[in-house]
Amino acid sequence: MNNCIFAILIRFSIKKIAMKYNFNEIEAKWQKHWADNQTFKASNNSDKPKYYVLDMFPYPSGAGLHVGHPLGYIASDIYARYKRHKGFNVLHPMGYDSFGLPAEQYAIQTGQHPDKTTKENIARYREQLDKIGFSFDWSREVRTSNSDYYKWTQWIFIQLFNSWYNKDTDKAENILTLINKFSAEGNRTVNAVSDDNVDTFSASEWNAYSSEEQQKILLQYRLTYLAETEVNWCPALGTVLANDEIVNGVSERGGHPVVRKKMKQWSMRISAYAERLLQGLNKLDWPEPLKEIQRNWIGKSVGAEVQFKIQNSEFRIDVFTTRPDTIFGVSFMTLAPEHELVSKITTPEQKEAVEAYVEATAKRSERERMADVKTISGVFTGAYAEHPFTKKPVPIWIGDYVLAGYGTGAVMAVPCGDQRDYDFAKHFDIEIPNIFDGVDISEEAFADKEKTVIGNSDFLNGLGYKEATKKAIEALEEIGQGKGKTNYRLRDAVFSRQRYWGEPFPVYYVNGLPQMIDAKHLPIELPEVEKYLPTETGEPPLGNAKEWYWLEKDGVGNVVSQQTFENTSPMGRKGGALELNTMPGWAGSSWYFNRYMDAHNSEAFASKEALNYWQDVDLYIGGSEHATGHLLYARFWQKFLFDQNLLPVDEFAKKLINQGMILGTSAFVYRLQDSNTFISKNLIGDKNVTPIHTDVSFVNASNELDIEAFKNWRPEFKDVTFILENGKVCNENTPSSGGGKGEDNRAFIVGREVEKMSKSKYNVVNPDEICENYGADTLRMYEMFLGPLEQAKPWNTAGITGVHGFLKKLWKLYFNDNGLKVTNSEPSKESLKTLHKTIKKVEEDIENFSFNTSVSTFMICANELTAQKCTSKDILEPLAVLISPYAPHIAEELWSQLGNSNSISTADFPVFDEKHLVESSKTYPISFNGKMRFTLDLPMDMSKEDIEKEVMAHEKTQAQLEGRTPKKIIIVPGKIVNIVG
RNA sequence: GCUCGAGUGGUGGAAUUGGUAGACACGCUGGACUUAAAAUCCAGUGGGCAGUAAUGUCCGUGCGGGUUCAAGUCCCGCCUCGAGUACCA
Repeated sequence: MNNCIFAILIRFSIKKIAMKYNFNEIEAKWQKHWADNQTFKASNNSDKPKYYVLDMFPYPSGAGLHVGHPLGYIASDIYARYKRHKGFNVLHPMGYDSFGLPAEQYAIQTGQHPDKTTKENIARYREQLDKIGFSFDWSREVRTSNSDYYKWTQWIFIQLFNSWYNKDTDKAENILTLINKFSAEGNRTVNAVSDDNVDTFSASEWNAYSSEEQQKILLQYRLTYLAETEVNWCPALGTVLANDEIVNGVSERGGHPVVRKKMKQWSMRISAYAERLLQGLNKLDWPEPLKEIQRNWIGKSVGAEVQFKIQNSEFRIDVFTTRPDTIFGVSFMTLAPEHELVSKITTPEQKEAVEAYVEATAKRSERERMADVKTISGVFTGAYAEHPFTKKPVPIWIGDYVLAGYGTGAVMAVPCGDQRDYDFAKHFDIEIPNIFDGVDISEEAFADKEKTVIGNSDFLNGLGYKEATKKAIEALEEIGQGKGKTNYRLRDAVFSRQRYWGEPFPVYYVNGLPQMIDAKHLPIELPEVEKYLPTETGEPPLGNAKEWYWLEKDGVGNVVSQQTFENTSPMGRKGGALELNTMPGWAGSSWYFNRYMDAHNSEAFASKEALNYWQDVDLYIGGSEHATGHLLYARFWQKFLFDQNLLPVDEFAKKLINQGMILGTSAFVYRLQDSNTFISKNLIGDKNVTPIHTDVSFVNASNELDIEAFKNWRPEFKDVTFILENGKVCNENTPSSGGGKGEDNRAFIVGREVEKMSKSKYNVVNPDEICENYGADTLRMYEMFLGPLEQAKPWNTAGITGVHGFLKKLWKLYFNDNGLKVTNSEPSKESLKTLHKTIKKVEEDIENFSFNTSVSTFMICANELTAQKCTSKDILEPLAVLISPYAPHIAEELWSQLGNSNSISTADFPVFDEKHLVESSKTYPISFNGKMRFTLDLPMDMSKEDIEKEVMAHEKTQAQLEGRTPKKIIIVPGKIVNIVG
């Protein structure tokens, strides 16, 4: 356009622009104002009641924020702002879970330090977050990769190392109390959670042990311990993974294969807390499905441990069973192929077959074993156990349906009562004795506990499941071959990662034994390395560090090179090689919510005062994918720190809400088999095509592809041919022009599919563009308008104009072309009614986290006030407050234009007054046989009798009845009239 | 297989303790303004049948039953989809 005309146009409309809803200007202005004035800074000293609203902090990935991330943040922000209006001192912080694999993978590829890329990513995240207008208290920001933060992660690790779990007091205690017990009484009387095979010793034996021997024993009790364990090793990532980081036998990140491997690793004795983690769920206001996932993960089962003697052998087999009542139904036993007794008890005749089977099983990956559940396989060991009661021989088999990792890795097989045992017995033609009265087991096992009546079982005959179980356990205890036992599926969590970008352990080694560095020397900072890959000898990346030795002398501690360490005189020298592993991703996220309470404390992870004031999270919003990871580990650490009297509460989040995932709507173009030709979607028919993802930004709302943009996207698409919707061919000679309908449709149509939003699927939509085009307030309201918070939904901008239009309409309630049109006039009854029903509904909605319905309520309110031509300040000012949690920028602007100088966030929430909603009349629906036929306005206080008279006298009633006499007339005053007949 | 959750117009979704199904919005259709477009505003919009029309009437919340004066909502039995979990002894 000509510059001159443009200038004239600008001048001409300058006045109008001033009164227009200029969201970009308004939003930038208030975002700056909030930041400059630290409007949302929370104080740790306040007379107001506290309220802590927390979001799951993000991992700052290189892709930036997409529209799915802010969904939960917007909801929590609305709630936080609402609570401020309601007079609470609100803590609403944000930070970054900034250690993690992607930054490191990127570092490996590019050589850039993960710290650098992480900081860049955080800067981008912050910029994007700021544009959405969140009321975060940024003065409390935490980053798990900052040493002033991970200093305290290391500190907590040391506390765990220095603790053991006392089952008598049912809490974690300092390791010193255990040492005292050992030196006074040995370990026989100690009731602790420990490794499985701890040898017993007396006090004098303990006292005679060398320091090293004592250290080794203590490691079997510590809440974090170093042990040779079978771990999930992921060769592609070069690290071990925790159980929750593996999905369907492959790594959660990247989908790489995982194999079992024995390695010396740090582990967390989370199993000590299994029962408390389970019981704690009952008092939490968390989504039931999420609690159910945690319950399954903890996997409590009550039963008994039974010992079976092996004939002609010194060994015995311990099994765990939930059905000790069926013990007389045992006709064989099965060991996991990995069971340590397998090689010891196999008879020479069976040796070959057993070894072949064990080897074959070991070769199969976890994934194959899981995928192939149907096939029954196993081998007889040749050995026999002895039934504890009947003393009959029980053949011992091995089979891969028994898992080494659960229970004792061995089962007493009761084929009549367990389908897997039944199938195994049928397959190998093993006897299936029936020990149930009145049950046919010729086709399948009978596993119904409730209907069980035991028979054919000596002293258990005639008993039900409960009584028989009790009696069986008593009998086993009497003969010393078993006891009642509760088993948990929850395993101790591996805590070492063979990676660079994580918290270093505050640990060095002397003679292979781990030593904690004194807390006063923390943090132990990550060393610089030249390469982020494992060393040539297969050590983790920290093995590349030139200086990675701990040296302590004369009270001064330093990280030095091996050379410096060795050149230092051993006199009074402490230290040694530092731990080469780093901590896993969940270390930093297991306690960050406590750090926010006092984020800059250098004396403690948070002060007692701050912890006692804020206590716990009142509302936590985040995804359900963290059910078995973060949310379980964080509860574990919370309980541990609580046991240490370091925290006032043993659950960190009272209420939790899972926001549903926003899915992407991927776009596909279809390439004809073995060609360089793409065909428009509706022409595919039965042709053989390959769908290829295309970037959603090349596709419009009508699913038409921007062919030029697609061609320029990647070199291999430069010269491709398109067959358009009208069947015509489009290549470089005959370019397309798009558009048209029906036969004349010159567009190229893509296919759509809803998938997870991800960079690799080219379906990511960033919030920036929406903020730019419609404003943050529109984005906030639109994301809420999409549907219920907990529900997953595909992203689709189709309706965004509706929300944006609403905000313009709202603006017009306050402004016309000449400026502010709000007056001090007395509000009309209708307007008061509109306002107060809006207050009521919005308040209820926020309390119920039903944000989508509030948005509709605001739309109705604006529609009604517009129709009423309302200009009264008494209505419009409270309305601005009402909407400010949802659309804070426009609300601040309106508030300030109305003459207020403080921030709207300090305003009180409007108070609902019932009196404005009281109606003198009610529009009654008049139904006949339950079908509404017409409505009738009648006074609210009219009696049933009078209503009946009025309704019966109505001409439409007579028309409906056509002369019949009603059998019955139902009248619910204030609700409905129903005439039956 | 098991455990949860959900099925409502062309679309996203509303609907209090059972009480006017489809609020609100998108889309679509028609109209106003405009040289035109955008923006804005107004009207209509679940389906069928009858009527020029006002209107009337029947059918409608996954399917089949049931309870009730009245069912999207409660009960029983199925179907479909989604999520989680998967040899846990």
